[in-house]
Amino acid sequence: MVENLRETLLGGQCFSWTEEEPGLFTAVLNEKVYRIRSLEDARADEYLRAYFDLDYDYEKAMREISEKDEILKQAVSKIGMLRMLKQDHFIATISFILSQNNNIKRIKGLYDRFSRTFGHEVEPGYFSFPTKDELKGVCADDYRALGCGFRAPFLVDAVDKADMLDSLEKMDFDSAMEALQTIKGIGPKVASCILIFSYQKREGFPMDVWMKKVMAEYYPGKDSSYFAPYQALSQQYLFSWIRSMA
DNA sequence: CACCAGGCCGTGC
DNA sequence: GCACGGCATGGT
Repeated sequence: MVENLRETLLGGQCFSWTEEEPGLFTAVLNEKVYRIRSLEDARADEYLRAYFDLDYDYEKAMREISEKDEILKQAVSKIGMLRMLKQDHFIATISFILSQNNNIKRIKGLYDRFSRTFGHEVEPGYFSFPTKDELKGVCADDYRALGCGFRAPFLVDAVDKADMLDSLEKMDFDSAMEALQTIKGIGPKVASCILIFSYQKREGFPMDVWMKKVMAEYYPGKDSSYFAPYQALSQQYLFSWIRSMA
């Protein structure tokens, strides 16, 4: 099946990548500038191998998701191979707090301003997203000045509590959901995005405004358990699919 | 002018 | 427990 790197990188599960020219994706991660055109460029790099979840059997998952029903079959066939990225915990947490009641383009803009304003330059013109230490001492008004709006105090709280993030790795899904939601501005949707796209907890099923439409129209009366054991990947297919029709 | 975007918080019942 | 209004910002 055709790898859909563009949808994986630009489709809303992360906000780090820019398509600098057609087919060339660039991001600052792991203290370097990565420039890739395909996953072949990622295989040699240890960080990217984990980041792109290369050890997971996506062919098998896609096959089984397609067999679930006709809608999913259509979605998988149209979208191609989607991966679930394993992002840095802190970056994902801040990113998805920024995502609430927001759109992907504007989230990306905020992410870039975070990097330029609070992060550090790893190559001329290329800035890393700030670490939690770089955001210690940043106040709500500083975040508002970037355009974060009502999310500003949530970001302060997240930085305060960021030390707990690594400990979620070994928690089960429900405990990790609960722990994340002690941070202001993190509810069930944002928490499940963080757990999927940074912790690879594949039972997450984020319900944003797009998914509410999908569920109401195509899966009335059903919930995430219908998609087990591929809740997260099925959700991502339905999300990309419904957005591709808009 | 309205309404929307990978929602959540605070309040009221 | 659930329903509802409010919320910063920028785009359509």
